[in-house]
Amino acid sequence: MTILLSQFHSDSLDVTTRINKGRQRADMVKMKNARNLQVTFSKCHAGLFKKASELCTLCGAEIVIVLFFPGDKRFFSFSHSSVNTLVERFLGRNIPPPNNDVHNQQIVAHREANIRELNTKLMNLEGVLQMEKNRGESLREIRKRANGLWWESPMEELNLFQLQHLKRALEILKQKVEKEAQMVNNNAFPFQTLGSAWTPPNYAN
Amino acid sequence: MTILLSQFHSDSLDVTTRINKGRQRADMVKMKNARNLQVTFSKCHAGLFKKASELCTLCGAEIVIVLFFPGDKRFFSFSHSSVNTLVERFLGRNIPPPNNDVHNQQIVAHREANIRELNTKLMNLEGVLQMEKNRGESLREIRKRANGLWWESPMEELNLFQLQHLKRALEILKQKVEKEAQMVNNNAFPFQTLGSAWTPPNYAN
DNA sequence: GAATCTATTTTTAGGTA
DNA sequence: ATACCTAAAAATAGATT
Repeated sequence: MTILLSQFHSDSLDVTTRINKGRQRADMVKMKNARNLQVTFSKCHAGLFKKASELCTLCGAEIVIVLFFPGDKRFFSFSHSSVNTLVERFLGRNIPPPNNDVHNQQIVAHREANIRELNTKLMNLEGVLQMEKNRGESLREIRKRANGLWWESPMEELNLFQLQHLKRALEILKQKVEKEAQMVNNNAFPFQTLGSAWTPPNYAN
Repeated sequence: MTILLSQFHSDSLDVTTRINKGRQRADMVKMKNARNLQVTFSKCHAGLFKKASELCTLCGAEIVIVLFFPGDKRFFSFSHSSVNTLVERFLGRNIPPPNNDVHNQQIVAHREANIRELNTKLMNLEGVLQMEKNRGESLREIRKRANGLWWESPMEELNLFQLQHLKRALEILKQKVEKEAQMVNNNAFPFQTLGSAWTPPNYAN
């Protein structure tokens, strides 16, 4: 059964929200039980981060997500641009302060074919990386330190743990990306995906 | 066609990442074109926030998302706990500083049937609110003010704009929630959903 | 731009091992 | 708790309006 939604501002938007019941059986009132709540959280959490990852690579968006699950008091974080920053730093680049606006300004005039294709490939790679991160990302220590004011702790800090788990994967990623990136060497690279840790040396903007 | 992914740490996780091709036609190399990028972003952005919303209400998670789309330089934000805070403040409650840990501690010992059902209903309401927010959420001004250091600006600030667009919807939501909430009046309310702006007066913890 | 439609893919709840 | 399975539901790319 699908739960429909009353729409209460009919002037513009037809909002219908459904809840995914997946493979639904007999009694539909049952819903998730206590045991499944954990599982549900894990699944949804992975799904959310994956969606975020897609949004990053497909559209070049930059996303920061901080997620707290009261069930077992765990923190998770997802951050595209900070990871990006860390990656570049990890690769020994001298990155400008992240607030300068050089990034992605050309997205409006992006070239379609090969760059998009490359981006798709990079997205796959990032998918792996994201999973890698998700697995070892429990941020209890962060929480202890930040002590409640976790959302005010700088994102760099939040991602230090990610870096650990990224490092091994990056060894492989770097090579792959460098190879792929040759394809768009002549064009400035329009997306700051995770994969774009490698950037053409002299084509800044 | 589905793009499969090379898995490069076979020790534990079977990672397969796919890209949703939706209704796919003839040439599959085409991918999204420039015109569709905007559309894609809008759709994915809505999807992401919806997923986040689900995670909030189904599992009681607290989520903060900040999203920047370089294409048109717009910011979006999703924040469960801050919105919550704002809602409670909006309803005239004296809320404790958000870092105290009273929230959701009982989720481990949550009661199943009616509370879950209520939560489902509240989630639908929140779906509307989320849409409501998404529509008017362009945060250009925030960005101007925060001037690059946007992720260090407090979340309260990021959600001031949300509040504007929430306000009208809240008039209706409040009534609905108050009515629904009678059902669980005897139990402490385990989730801090957006709907839980109304809370039983004396059953704190 | 934004909404609707639809074929297809992706996600997922619950079961199971 | 983690991985797989599967039916059902949700998301979505592209086209259309």
